Amino acid sequence: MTCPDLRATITRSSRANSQLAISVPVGNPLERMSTPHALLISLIEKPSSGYDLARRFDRSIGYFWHATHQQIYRELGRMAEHGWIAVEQAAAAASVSEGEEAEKRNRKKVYCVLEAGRAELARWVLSPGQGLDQREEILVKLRADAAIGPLGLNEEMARLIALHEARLETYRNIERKDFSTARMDRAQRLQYALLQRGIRFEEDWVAWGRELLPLLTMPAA
Amino acid sequence: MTCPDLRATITRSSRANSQLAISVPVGNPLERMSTPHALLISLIEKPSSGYDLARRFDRSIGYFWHATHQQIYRELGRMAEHGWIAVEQAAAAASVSEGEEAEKRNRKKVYCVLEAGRAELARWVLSPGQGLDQREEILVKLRADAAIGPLGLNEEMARLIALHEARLETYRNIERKDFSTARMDRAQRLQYALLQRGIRFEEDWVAWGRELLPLLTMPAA
DNA sequence: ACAAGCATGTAACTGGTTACATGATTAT
DNA sequence: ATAATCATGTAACCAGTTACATGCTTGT
Repeated sequence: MTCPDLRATITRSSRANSQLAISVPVGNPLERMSTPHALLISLIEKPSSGYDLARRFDRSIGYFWHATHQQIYRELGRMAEHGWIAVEQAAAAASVSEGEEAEKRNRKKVYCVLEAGRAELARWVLSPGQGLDQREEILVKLRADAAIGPLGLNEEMARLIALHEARLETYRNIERKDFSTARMDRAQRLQYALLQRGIRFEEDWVAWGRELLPLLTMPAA
Repeated sequence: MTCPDLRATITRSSRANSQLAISVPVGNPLERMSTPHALLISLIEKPSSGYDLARRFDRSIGYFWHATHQQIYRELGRMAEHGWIAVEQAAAAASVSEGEEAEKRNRKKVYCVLEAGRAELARWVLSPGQGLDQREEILVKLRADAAIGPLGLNEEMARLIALHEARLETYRNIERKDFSTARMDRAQRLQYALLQRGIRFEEDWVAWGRELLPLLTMPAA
């Protein structure tokens, strides 16, 4: 256990409980909101401050589940309320243990996942999720282009292709750096599978976009 | 033009304007909210009531941009306020033109896109959108499984594979029914491209899921 | 007469986004 | 000194979801 010890961790869960008592009524709610759980994972991998978490998040889970720093701070607060995580005010310098000048809140807070948090994560993982949602704006735009004549979507499409190409490059770099080794344990193989999902998706997207592009150029005036 | 004529269409846009006057400040806002535009497309294809629209939506644009009926009613109201669409109270029977009993609001309202609506749609189509967002819950769950040991995700994964297979079947049926013809105009070719995007995505998803499945079964107790 | 489905909505809440604010630390 | 960036938040708003409500029409 790398966590700090946990005196005074079970704080106010009163509000959360009273909410639950009201809002559970109908059967099988099919829960949404994965954001806190995504954060739990990141925090299990490495206990961090909100700021730190936000930065790491962008370059790992953030690739398939984005969250802004405000969302992160809000969720950290809630999770602490639920007793899923514990906070530790990290002293900037390890000294000055009982001086009065330490009174000024030295700001950095390090969050760490508690047993209850792990349990919640494990519970959520096995709960049935939605699948097939997949909101893609460009698809709506293409449909609009089909409905009200050629509007010149080629530029926007080219822009998106470039974005997806860049993303693909990022993924391939991660692959080269982290997954070239022959022997991998289960966790590594799973993470590699996630990466491969991303790679294949982007490859496919780019190929599809390139095929489509000629259809989108406006007839010369 | 299949639309009814449009006396009294430019109604209250005052609230919308005053909001805009406040909320535009910083440069290049990168707009979200495609839902109203998706609805515009559906309404251009066929003027309908809210209820009708909700049903059609589920089986066309809804495949890549979902919206509930409450969302639809709300957006219809807003779009009418903006003068993008016109409402026509459809009389159930075409008779009883000036009887007093027609006073009870015969409920069905048919919405129809106005010029301003088409213009807005065209404007939106060319505005730069986000691209790469792609929130998939199962990917977060897999990452959690990598972090806190084998939790038995195989069942959930199998469920999702089945969902994606069903969706793929749906797409293939549409392909067989609507896109078997040799000669296609531009609109048809575009819509076919959208469908192909869906097909390829689902094919790839299912193949990936099947590959992954063995990694997810828990070691026998 | 009653049920199923048509048709339109209101209210309350949750989650995500944007803008704004503030103070501390580190590098030039 | 001053700028960058670390670090944490508040406030307001917008979009999406869920639950509830109501009245009409059509079929059995």
